Amino acid sequence: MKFDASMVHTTFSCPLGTVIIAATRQGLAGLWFDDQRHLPAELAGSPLWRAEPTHPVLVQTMAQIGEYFSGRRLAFELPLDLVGGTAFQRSVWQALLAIAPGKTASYGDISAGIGHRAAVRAVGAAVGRNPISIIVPCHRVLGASGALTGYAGGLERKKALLKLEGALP
Amino acid sequence: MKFDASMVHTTFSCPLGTVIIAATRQGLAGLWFDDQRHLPAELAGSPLWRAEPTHPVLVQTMAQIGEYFSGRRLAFELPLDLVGGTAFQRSVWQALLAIAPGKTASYGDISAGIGHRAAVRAVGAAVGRNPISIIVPCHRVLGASGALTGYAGGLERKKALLKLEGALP
DNA sequence: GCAGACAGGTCCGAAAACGGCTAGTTGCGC
DNA sequence: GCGCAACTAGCCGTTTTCGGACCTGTCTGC
Repeated sequence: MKFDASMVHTTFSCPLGTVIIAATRQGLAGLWFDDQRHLPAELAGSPLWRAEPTHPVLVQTMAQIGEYFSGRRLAFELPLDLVGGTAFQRSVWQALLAIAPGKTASYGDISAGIGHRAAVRAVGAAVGRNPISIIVPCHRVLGASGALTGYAGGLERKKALLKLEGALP
Repeated sequence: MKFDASMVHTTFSCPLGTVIIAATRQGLAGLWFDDQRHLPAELAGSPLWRAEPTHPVLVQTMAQIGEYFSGRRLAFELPLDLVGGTAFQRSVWQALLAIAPGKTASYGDISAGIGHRAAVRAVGAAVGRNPISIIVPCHRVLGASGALTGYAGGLERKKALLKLEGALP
């Protein structure tokens, strides 16, 4: 995703670190940890600069993330605006939304689900570019063997999220 | 430029080698290193022959060049007489005068500046024919990538001039 | 006259490199 | 035989890199 002037963003803290969220008029467009890979360059340099979070989507997002980490919420109810990326990437992100909390899927499951059975590795790359962490649950994708394999925000965070959701002991 | 009988010239030394300067009644018309490319043929063969430098422009030039190399001067204050060359070349040379000491520009910047956006290569050729080295700062033009690319007086001199002006470490 | 040669830069297509993979094979130790 | 770890070779969309082609005004050499 490319952050641009038509978006509003703000920053807040969660138990796993500092989070940056961005929204368009249509809905939530991005959620990143401030130290993760593939953070849009436009956001990387602006340390803690925050717009006043008046945009209703930003407010709702912060509230629901709070509930999520306190264990009072599993599923999110937010308008999303999955912009940017290629058609392929968007189809992957869309597929991620179908993985229920507490469940997991393998990269192969995803590639089969979108009709590109052999594009397993490309799926891996696309999952890594997911612009809305946590809410588009890229952390619920594991290797075929059950290994954690990778996470743009670091494997520790992936493990923590899965434990929180009960997918890991 | 074509050196002719209406001009006066003389020769002197500077830290980068022997320099030949020429002036018309209107002002300074040329400054070359004695071993550079495109030195006017009329001057090439005359080893160290020097007119008595009584022409005030020649005297001022020698003085200011001295101050320049000793670090006491960045900008020159001299009457210039940019004769010779085509209209295109003169417009390029004029554009060079706008590059401040310590700054640099790319060949593309120049071509865009004179309204011939596509004539980048022609600009390169024109810059190379600059008749008044150092004072018309053709050494402040670099490739788009920052590479030195070329200099009629040799890349070593170009580098030395840029260091002197603080544009290079 | 005409055909190159230049103190560059832009554009576009092809090719290679790069991953948050995986199924298959091999080589161990029991 | 069996289980497990380590290695291999394909897999495929995206990103990066690289190499030509072309552009332009002037000069040089035929």
